[in-house]
Amino acid sequence: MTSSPGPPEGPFAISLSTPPTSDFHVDFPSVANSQMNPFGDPFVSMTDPLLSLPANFSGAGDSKSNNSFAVFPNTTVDDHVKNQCSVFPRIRISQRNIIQDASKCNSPAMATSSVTAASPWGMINVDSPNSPRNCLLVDNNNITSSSSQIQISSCPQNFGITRRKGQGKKVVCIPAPAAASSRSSGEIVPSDLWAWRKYGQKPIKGSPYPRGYYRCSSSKGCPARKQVERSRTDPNMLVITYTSEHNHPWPTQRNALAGSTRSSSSSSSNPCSKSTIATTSALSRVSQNKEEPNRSHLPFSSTPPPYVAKAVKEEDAEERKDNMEFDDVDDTYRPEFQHQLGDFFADLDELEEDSLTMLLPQGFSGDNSGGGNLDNKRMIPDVFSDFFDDDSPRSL
DNA sequence: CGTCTTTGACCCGCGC
DNA sequence: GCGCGGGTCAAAGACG
Repeated sequence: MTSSPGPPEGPFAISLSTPPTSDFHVDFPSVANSQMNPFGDPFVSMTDPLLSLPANFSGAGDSKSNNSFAVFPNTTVDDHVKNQCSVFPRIRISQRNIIQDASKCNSPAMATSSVTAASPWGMINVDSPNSPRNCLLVDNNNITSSSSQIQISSCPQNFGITRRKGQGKKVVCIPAPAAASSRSSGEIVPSDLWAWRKYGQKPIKGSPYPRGYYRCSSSKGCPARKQVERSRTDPNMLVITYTSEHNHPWPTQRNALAGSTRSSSSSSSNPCSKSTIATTSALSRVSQNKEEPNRSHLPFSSTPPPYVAKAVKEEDAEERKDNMEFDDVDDTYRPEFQHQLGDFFADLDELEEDSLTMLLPQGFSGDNSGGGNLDNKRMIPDVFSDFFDDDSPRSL
C-alpha cells in the first residue's frame, strides 16, 4: 500500500485518498497476469479493486435502487479473487467521503453490507467482502444529484454475469441508460465495443417489456448474439444475455459499431436517447476507420461491455468447472490480448468520456456548484480531469 | 449505397 | 397432434 497523491499509476491504478494524510492506491494486476475471460472482456479478468478493499471498508451504503447500474455476480468474493475481476479502472476513490451508513438498498435484494466511497462520479458503494453474493450497482439517482453515488452492493438475486455450460451464455445487468420510460419498442441499449444489429424483438410472456435480439455485425458470420430486455423486477435495469462467441477479434480498431448509434438516433423521439447518442459518439469515431483491418485474430467471445463493472459468477460448482474450461481458453489467447491492450486502452481513452456518460446515463455534470461536492475535482483522476475541466456539463 | 431498425411471419422445441 | 412461447427471417423503410 503505497502513498501517492498523484494520478493513478498505470491504467488500473486506483487510489483511495484519505485526506489529509494519505492516499493509497491499489494497483491492478497487469493484464498479463490476469485472467482474460473468454467473453473478451479484459476487465472481467482483473482483480476487482473494490472487492479488495481493506477490511475496514465495511458498512452499508444508502441507495435508492432506481435506475441503477448493476452487475449481479452470483459469485462469492473468492470467486472474484479467483477470476480477478476488475471494476472501475481508473476510479479514484476518496476515503474522505466514505459513508458508513447503516441504511441499505431500498431493494431488499440488494440490502447487504457494503461500503460507500467517493468516486470521480460520486460515491461508490462497495460490498463487504463478507457478502455472500455481490453485485455492482451504480445509483444514478444519486449521481444526478450533487451527492452522486456509485454504489456497489450485494445482491442475492440470481442476476449477474453468468455463463452457462454449453451455451456460452452470459447474463449482465446494467442500468437502463435512461429513465425507465421506454416505448414498446426502441429499447435504449448501451453500446459496447462490438457492433450489434437488431434482428428481432419479441414480447416476452410475463414481462411487460419486449426482448430485443441482436447479433454481432462487426463481422459477417459472427455467431455472437445478445438479447436485451428490461428486468421484470426492476424496470430500470437492463438484462443483457450474451450467447455464442465472436469468431473475430475485438473490434478495437474502429471497425466496430458502424451504425450502432442508429438504435438510439432512430429513437430520437425517445427522450432517453440522448445518453446513448452521446455514448456512441465516440464509438462512432471509433468506427470511422472501417477499412483498417483487425490486427488481432483471436476468437473473442461474447462480450459484456467493457464499461460494465465486472464480476463473474458461477451459479454452482459445475459452473466453476466451466470457468476452468474457460480459463483454458483464456490461456490460449491471452498473449494476443496483451498486444491488443494498448490499442484497447488507446481507444478507451477516446471512449472514456462517453463511457462515463454511459455509466451515468442521467448525466453527471462536472458542475461543482452542487452541494456536498467536497473537492469534487480533487477526487477526479487525471484521466477525467479534461472531462471536467471545462466546468460545463458535457452535453449529452 | 450500405447499414440500420422495425415488425409481421415463420420455424422450432416443448409441454400437455 | 396441437398450442404456446421463444428465436429468427426477411421485406420495407429510415438514416447518414
